[in-house]
Amino acid sequence: MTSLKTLSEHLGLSQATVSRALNGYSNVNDKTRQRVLDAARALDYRPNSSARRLATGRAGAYGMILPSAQHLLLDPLFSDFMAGLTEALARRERDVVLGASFEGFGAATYERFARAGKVDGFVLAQPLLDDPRAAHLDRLGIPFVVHGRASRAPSHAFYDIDNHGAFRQAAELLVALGHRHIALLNGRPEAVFAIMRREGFLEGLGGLPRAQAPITETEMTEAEGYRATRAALEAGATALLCSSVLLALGAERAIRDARLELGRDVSLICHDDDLSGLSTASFSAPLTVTRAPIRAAGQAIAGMLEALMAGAAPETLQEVAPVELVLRASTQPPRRQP
Amino acid sequence: MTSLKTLSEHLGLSQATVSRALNGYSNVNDKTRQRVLDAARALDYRPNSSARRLATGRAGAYGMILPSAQHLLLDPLFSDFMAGLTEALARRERDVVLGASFEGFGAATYERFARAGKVDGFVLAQPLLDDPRAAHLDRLGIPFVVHGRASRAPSHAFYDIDNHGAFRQAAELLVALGHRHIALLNGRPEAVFAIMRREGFLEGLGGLPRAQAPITETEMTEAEGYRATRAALEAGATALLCSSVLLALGAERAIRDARLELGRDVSLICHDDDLSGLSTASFSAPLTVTRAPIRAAGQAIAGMLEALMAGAAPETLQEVAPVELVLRASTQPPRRQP
DNA sequence: ACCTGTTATGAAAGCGCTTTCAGATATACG
DNA sequence: CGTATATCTGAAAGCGCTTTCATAACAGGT
Repeated sequence: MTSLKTLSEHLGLSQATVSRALNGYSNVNDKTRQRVLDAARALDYRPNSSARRLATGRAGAYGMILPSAQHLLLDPLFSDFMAGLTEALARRERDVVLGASFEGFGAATYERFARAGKVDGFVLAQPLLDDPRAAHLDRLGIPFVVHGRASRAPSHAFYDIDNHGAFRQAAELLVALGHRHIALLNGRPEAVFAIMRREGFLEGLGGLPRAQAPITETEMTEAEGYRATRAALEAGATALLCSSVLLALGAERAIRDARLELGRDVSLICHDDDLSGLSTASFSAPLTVTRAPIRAAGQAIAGMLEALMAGAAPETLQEVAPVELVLRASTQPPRRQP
Repeated sequence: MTSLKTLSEHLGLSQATVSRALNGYSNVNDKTRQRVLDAARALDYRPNSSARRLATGRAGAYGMILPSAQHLLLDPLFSDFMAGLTEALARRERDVVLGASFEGFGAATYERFARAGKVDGFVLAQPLLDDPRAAHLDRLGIPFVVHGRASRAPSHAFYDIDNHGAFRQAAELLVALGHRHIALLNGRPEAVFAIMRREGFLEGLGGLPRAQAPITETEMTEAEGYRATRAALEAGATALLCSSVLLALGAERAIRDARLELGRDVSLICHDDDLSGLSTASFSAPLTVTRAPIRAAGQAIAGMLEALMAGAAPETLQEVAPVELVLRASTQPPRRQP
């Protein structure tokens, strides 16, 4: 293992100069720098990151804490989001470290990680309304950015998609097509995204009586999608709005079981995170979707973390990405009742 | 931030004694230790992990590198596996750090991480046959354990499930039921697990002509499952063996499209990793499965990593977990052709 | 020739811990 | 009572870097 000491002795320079040369400080002679760079490559020198962290006081890493409450993890989005984030941070030479919390929601875990200097900040995923973790981190002055948002008028940095607008538009479309009985298959009601979508949905419905707009808010699994759709169809729904592809998959199965045809008999709009394993192309009718690729989130959040570390104010780091409504064959005017 | 220095001054002890007391060394007076422990709690002392790492020369963390080749990530297993691993390591006060590789397969990335002292070892996921990453890590003497295995007779530490046995048994069951035209819907042929399953499948088939045992090896998505099943049914298959629930989902759709009934008309066995979002309960007939919960892998691998660090020989850390064949309604004798 | 300002380098302190080594105190033994 | 032994504690070195401060070298202006 070549250390800075070895390298500097090899070059006949002081450690200070070598360090400066390597870290791109300006006050180093160009020739010297080149010599240093060459030698570093030749000896395959890798600065020890613990030493550097200790000296700089920065971890050069961001944390993400997985809640132990299992149901919060049931998230097919997780791996795609993680991949996007990790890659974006890797480009900036930052690591992401994963932790697991045992004590309930794990606000304490966040504190432990930060205080131990393992990370410089966090990304908070799957926020609840007025999420205690966000409040806690805020109080401690630990930088973080939320994927989604932790309250209605957040003061923290966040990247979210326009869930409200997307579901409002989707509902409006269904209403415009003539549907008068529309079910929403949503995620768990604690999740902020679910709240936003529900509100957008209701707004898009206009004056439609609530009885004709049944809402279920559950885990977003195939099984729940099936169950909710069955109930909705029995109650007379002609259109469905699904918060995830998994729900839509279950919905399609229920539609089939009812001997109905997707699109012709029942309209369906689904939110599509553009996940790698679940394409909305794999339905019997091409699906109308509200679409927002989740990998984009990683990019954006990586940038915000870095900005935060550079001293940017959290309030200035807030992005609500638009959601595209993609019209396809799964949305059609309702059929006359036979 | 209370540091060791602060704490020791506060106690009127030397840093050495405080450090020893905190780290459970024997040669510290019980009373002293208690005093130290109490004070540490009171001042909410958190040892700086960079400093500790620098002093001990150990990172106290393990790495996992996400390949940039996107299709390798398309893995719904990823998040469940990750959750299991992270939790198991967290219990041992170890972190997991995620990296992303850009240069192809990323053997270089592993080296960078290890040499920079960011991690003490790795877990290698989704191994290919004779995986170059494993060879590289071996050559460098960097500890690692493979989730799956990287060759037929590995000398490295690994935790795998008995893919060969599982698919042999499943094929045998179908044959025993009387099926004579059985399709295998497998994962990509580079993956070791797919190879093992294919071989097990063929072995279980006994003398069945290969023409009656069509095999497709693709991404394990719903869409591919649909496509392969359609083709298989047209060719006359009466039974299917699927490497993942996602494939089975597609298979079921194709079966429906063909106006056939799962179980009665077409038998189906599926490998079930017990993923959080996709339950095999959500099929029109309860699915016969080969079952091996993926979360167990995290536990086992965490233990192996620690054993490796403690000096255990990799060859002694190899586990092939049994796979349970769960009989349910989706497997029945073939129907007479109408 | 002298001072000023720039540029390039080195010495050394320090980041917060662990660990070796030695010293102090207490206990046991002959 | 002296010496050997066990038990506990402290001083200090060191892990591998960064960064401050001082110094040296050199250019330019007067």
